[in-house]
Amino acid sequence: MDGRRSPTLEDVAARAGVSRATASRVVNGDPRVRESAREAVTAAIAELGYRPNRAARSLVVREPDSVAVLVHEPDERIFADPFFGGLLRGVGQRLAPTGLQMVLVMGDPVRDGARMERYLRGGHTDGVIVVSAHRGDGLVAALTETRLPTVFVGRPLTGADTFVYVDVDNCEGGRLAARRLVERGCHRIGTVTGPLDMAAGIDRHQGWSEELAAAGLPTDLVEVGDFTAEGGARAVRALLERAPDLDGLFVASDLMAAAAMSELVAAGRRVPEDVALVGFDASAAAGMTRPPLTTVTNPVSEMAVRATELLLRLMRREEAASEVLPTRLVPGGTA
Amino acid sequence: MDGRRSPTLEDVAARAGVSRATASRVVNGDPRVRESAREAVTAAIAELGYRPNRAARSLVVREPDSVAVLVHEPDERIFADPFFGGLLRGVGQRLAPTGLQMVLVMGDPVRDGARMERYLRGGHTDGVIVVSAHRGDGLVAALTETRLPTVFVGRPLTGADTFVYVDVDNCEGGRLAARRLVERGCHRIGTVTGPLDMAAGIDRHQGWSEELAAAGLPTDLVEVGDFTAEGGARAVRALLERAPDLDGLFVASDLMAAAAMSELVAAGRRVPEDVALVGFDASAAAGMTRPPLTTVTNPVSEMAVRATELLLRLMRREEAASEVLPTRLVPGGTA
DNA sequence: CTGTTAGCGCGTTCAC
DNA sequence: GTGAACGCGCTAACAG
Repeated sequence: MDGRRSPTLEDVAARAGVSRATASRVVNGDPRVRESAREAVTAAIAELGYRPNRAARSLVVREPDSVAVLVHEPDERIFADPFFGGLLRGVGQRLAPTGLQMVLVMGDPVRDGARMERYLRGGHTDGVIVVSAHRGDGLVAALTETRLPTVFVGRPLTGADTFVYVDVDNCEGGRLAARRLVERGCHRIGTVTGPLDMAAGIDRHQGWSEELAAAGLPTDLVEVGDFTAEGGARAVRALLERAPDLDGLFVASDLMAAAAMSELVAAGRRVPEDVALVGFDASAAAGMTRPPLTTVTNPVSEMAVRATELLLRLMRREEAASEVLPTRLVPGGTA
Repeated sequence: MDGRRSPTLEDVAARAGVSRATASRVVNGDPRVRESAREAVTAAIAELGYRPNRAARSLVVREPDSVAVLVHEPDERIFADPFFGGLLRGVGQRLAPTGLQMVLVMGDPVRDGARMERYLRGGHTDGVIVVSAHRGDGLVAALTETRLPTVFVGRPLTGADTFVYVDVDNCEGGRLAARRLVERGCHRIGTVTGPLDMAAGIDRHQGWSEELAAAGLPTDLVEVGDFTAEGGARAVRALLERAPDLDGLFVASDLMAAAAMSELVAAGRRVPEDVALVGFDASAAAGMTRPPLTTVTNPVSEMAVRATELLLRLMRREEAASEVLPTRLVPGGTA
């Protein structure tokens, strides 16, 4: 015991005058140990400042101990969106009672792809939850090779049939938004989409498109956004330029929708009198505008909980099927 | 090698017809190994799907491998705030080149305190970054006992002299906000504070208070908020009831300030004509209101980067001193 | 109840 | 260049 080295169970046992096995029992709460011995060991632990070595332990007990949450972060501003907060909350909540650790692996797939892949292949983790994967993401292929239990939050564009995922019914959400605008009597309806290399972007647009087509309305007023406020504002400006008579607008996220609303007002349009507006996410941002946004629910935390549940099943080698959660319209003051 | 069990280095060696030592050298990129042997081992690794066992490895090499980010989550809605996103981004960014893992430990200190403490004492981690600790937090004491390298983001109320921390100059921020309102000619100035069991809440209020006192104005118009939109709205209602002649308001976070603005408008006040408003954080929420909020910067990601830097120093047993980052006023349309 | 013993998977001398 | 042997800290049988 040379002072530098952090104390081991052996040191504790020696100090308490018992064997290493007994000390181990005390540490692990095994009841079959005499009270006096327990006290001696407890005291020794305190005096020595002993901390069990997790590596040594897991080497022998061989239990899964961590789940990686893989977040692709192509845009610095993505964190302005409360999406990730809700997601992490959901995962953390479901993981808490299991004792599994949540390891956050973030990075730009291009810049940090190598590091992230190395991590995944390194066997540091027992399961993976992938968030907001984009099309053509090399990491997805790497993930397949590792054969690690994996669940996606948000339908992956490549391999939706081979991977398990949890998603909200984005298509239906787009339809609900469009229907609201149609029923309100709008006939020049535009949309600001999310990125079109993500299912959330594609599906919300598709639902909107289907519903308008069904109502016999044109579906050409489309601008691509990127789920950031700046992107939303830019898209709205483009839309107004293309169609000054715009009277209805579906924006694929509340963050963009709030920015869009500011932009509309700045352009002299009243919301909802001149332009009716529907967002997506039912996030805090929806309540912060005046009037509050009409929006579509996106149960992020719930998705995260479900995804984690499915992952735990996969880790136990049980069956797990993808899930699509329902969504609904939340009436606000903008449509 | 019974198929169930995941393959070990031993298996790889056997399959490649070499000793375990040689296999190990290949895995770790040791140059002194014949090309033919290297190829055989590489092939065996691929065929067997071998993944090194991290526990066994770290048992031998004894290098730090993870940093815990401890987030107290007393309120479910706390994640609506982009604060945590920015924070995690900063930590992740600084940690990326080091290869250290970021382990997210979240929970309500009351409900999950035992689990969180067990985790910290469990020696699973090599350093800790504590976020938004509240006063009387039992975890802080537990942390002291573990003697784990620890850095706080946000000055801890207990033990600011014993712990290393990084914070923004909240006091100065409060002063800047108050000064803006005073210079604008407001004379009935109120504030909605953050929680008063956190330094951010206390210090921003104190700065506001000092500046008003210096200007000879009363400092009694104070309502305590909780950094949530609902809390902000509630506080403003209370303030308006107490002082219908309110003409200036400092709200200690943009999220609350945006809600406050809605509430002011709903109460028939024009912002800034009737009531001038200053927020805090310079977050995305500030740009979403109309007009955009005048606010005070809160360099969250930068704080996180600095905190991680200091933690890395502590982990190398180097000196590290607390840092307080400057802040400044961002003019908007509300004050 | 307690101590003894045998590995867990891997990196690392130290011989060859 | 390569292999045999040791030990990292701990838990789990098995004796006592």
